[in-house]
Amino acid sequence: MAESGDIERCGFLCVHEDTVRLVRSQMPDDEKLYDLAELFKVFGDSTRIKILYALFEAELCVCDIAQLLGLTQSAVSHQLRVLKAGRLVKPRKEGKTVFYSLADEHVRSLIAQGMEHVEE
Amino acid sequence: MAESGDIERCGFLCVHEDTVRLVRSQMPDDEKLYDLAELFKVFGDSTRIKILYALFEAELCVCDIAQLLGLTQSAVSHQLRVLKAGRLVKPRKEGKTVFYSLADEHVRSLIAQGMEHVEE
DNA sequence: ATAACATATGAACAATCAATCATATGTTTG
DNA sequence: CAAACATATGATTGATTGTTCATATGTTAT
Repeated sequence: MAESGDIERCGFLCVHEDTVRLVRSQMPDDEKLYDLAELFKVFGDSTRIKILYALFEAELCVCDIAQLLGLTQSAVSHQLRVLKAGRLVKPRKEGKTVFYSLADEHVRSLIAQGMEHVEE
Repeated sequence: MAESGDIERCGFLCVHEDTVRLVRSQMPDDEKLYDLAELFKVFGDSTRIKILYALFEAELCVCDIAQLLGLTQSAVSHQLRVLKAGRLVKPRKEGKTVFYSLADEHVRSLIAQGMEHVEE
């Protein structure tokens, strides 16, 4: 079985060509889709979601977040770096401490909308 | 160095206690936050985002998606499984073929909102 | 300048995950 | 029933990633 013969298996015989062509013409650039996936990837981690949710209520420094969530200062700092790179949080330096807050309203509404889906 | 002595390092001396207490009282359950992160994790992959975006325009069968995106039938099927588990797509069986479509409007608006953030 | 503190960064390791290959399930047609 | 087809699933593997530990950078106070 599965031997001799020019068996060209599953060459997509069932494809609905018109629909595929239509959809293909409407798809955004690959680059944009990649960026979009990267954005959601940043939200896709419990620790980062917790950090973002914490910043819903107030501006917090790294130590605050670490204590609040029971994490290492290092772990928090690493994740804040990811969040900052994704433009989801922004830092405000005051002496030796750095306060973080949500970057804009997109973040808040994206999370809120996600929560709706989860809660239903 | 870093030896002898009861050096209790970085015990969060800088914590802003009141703020931390306030924020803690407003945080959702851990379980909810975990689910939320899981939801975003599903969006956080190029292939899955592409599948979802394709379904923006039309209901598609597995083969359609595979050809459209240049992927294996198997790869698509595996990802559809993940999307289905996250209740982001729903199947409709018609003979041997299975058509997939977006599960609800939440999905559409979440992606649209994410795209806004990416495009700015 | 030195000490103490707050944050950031680099390397390493364990865990997670998406694609592949092989194969199984289920449906239609001859 | 057997063959062809559409989809689903299980195991494996290479790559990605979050945490930890150690250390570096930068700031304030003595």
